Amino acid sequence: MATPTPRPATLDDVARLAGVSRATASRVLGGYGFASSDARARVGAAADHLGYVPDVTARALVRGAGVRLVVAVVGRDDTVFDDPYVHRVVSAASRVCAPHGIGVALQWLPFDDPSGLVRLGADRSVHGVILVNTTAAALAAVPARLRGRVASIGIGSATVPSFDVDNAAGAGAVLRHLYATGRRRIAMVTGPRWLSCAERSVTAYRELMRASGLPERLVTGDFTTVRGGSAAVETLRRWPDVDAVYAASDATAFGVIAALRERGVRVPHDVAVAGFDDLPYAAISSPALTTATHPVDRIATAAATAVLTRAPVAPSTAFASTLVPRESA
Amino acid sequence: MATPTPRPATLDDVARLAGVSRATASRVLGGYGFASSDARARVGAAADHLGYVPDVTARALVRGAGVRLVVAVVGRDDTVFDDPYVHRVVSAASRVCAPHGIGVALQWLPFDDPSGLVRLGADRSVHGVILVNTTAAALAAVPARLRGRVASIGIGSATVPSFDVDNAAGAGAVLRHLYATGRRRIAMVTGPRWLSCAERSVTAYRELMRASGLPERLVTGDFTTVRGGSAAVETLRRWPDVDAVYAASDATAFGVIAALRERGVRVPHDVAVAGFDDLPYAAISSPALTTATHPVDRIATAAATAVLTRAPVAPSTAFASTLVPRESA
DNA sequence: CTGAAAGCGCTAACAG
DNA sequence: CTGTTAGCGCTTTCAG
Repeated sequence: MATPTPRPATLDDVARLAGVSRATASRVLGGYGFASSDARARVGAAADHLGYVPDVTARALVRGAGVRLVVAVVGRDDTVFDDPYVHRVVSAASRVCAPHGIGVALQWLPFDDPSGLVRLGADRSVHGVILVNTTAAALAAVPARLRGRVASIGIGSATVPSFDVDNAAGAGAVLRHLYATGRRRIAMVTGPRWLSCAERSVTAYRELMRASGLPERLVTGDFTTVRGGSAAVETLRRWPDVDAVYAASDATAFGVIAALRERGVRVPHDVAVAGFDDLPYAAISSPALTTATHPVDRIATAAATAVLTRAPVAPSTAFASTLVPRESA
Repeated sequence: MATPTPRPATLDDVARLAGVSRATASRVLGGYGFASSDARARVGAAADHLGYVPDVTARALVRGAGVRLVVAVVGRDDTVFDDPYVHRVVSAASRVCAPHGIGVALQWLPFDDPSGLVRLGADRSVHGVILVNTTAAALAAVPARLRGRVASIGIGSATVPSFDVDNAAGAGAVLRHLYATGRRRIAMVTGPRWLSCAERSVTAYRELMRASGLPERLVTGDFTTVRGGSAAVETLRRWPDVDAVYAASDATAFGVIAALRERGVRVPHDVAVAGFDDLPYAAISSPALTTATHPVDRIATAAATAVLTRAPVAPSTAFASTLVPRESA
């Protein structure tokens, strides 16, 4: 029980009450080094009694550790703040950070100017950084000071470990499903072409088309619903006989479906549509969207944990994506 | 330009380079107090040259200010972490906090145990708190230490200023639209009944029904899509002649529509469905959802700003909600 | 107008 | 195993 102290208890208060020195109290509370079980018990009791909460601020100051985990999202504009995918990353990161008393900051890293990273390196309040939708340029701009405190959700580099969904396998699973259900004129609406990790699904598409002797039908998208709509129109114009559209994101797929329907094209009867991400809405949309899972929460949790603990991690960790067949394809 | 220093510049470095004392440098950089324009210029130049970034951690320590803005969401379980509404709050808060070097932490406050708030009060790393979906019980549990550093998105109290959408007006607009388009057997799927701010739309519903001489048809929901589905089934069973359903949230409305359609009920032909929130998906769903706007970003921005600046604010600030008529009603 | 000095709360050598 | 001693980087009286 926290006694309603006028001022939160400090380590000094705890030490005094326990009858030990501040250093000893620090040791037992911090969990390192030696302490007699007697001291341990007394300090624990005192802390409990006082409702002691360590001051992360002071701890960070002396350790030079920083107190914010920055989620830096590379993008063309600040719409990254509205991206549900980014939200899930922030949410997962927040959950991991909370017990450490560390806050999360969402930051947009302009696509063509990764200098923001340098500033993050010079900011002592930054505990670590999670890069989202990284480009090779951004990776190259990671300052040395940040080494070992950065993780990437997407592509990685020699110094930045990567945590990512197995895009290629997920795309492959969806495309094979399309093929297995008889589709032979399959178009793909891609993600932004500057995004390396998005390219992997394009490569998967290309390889499957080539292996099956089918023609490539690529339209560049940007993961948004709006672009999905216009991309569908473009697809219809360029290849009127199209019988399936594979969208690189669920949001895109929703746009594709809406545009198709507006033009009297039936989904999936005339054209099958599949996405990628398995957003919550995919299950309840009409028709329910066939897609592949994207374990963002697990990925983000792993990335945040890596940054927070600074434990050595593999240069690249892949998370499986599995097909979720529903009505749209 | 930031010279690639091995270690970020400190205030000491700046002062030394500018040829003044640390205190003076602190004053000009902090913007308070007096300083000769000469000193001002020299310190500014030195800071620029060194790429100096003040250490929020140290500043917070000496000022006892805290470095995290906690978004505390009251709820039955930790699914609050997946709520898109909460995400928008976090996102907006993050945007406001970033320039101050303050991080955001998302925290679930168990519905029946608001003691987490007490802990927040004892935690020096907490700069302030934004309460989301507050209950009177949670409001009452706000510790004195937090006074002036808390804002509520939802209902407020004598010590906690409230920032909220004008629920009643929004609900009224939707319901009047339903009435104006000829609906007379209007059911409502509510939010959780323990949530005071959700009750306001119920009150609006009741009043409009009474004023129009229509019967009340209330089903308790919980804002989720899943519950929307089961609530629709329940509605159909209890009042087979229903011709409109007003859902207290868009998510609920999506569930209602899906369940209705599964049972062969046409929307809006047989039953009109309207929601509340204007989620991005509402515009592209099929049928596009009639709803009322909910300026969450503006609300959250205002709340975060109030907590951050600690400037005096009105005890209650209402944000207008407007009808967005689309296809579903 | 400016500098010297005293901490904020905590950790980390370093001697006991 | 434990206490003493220095700071981490910054703000803020208090005297010049």
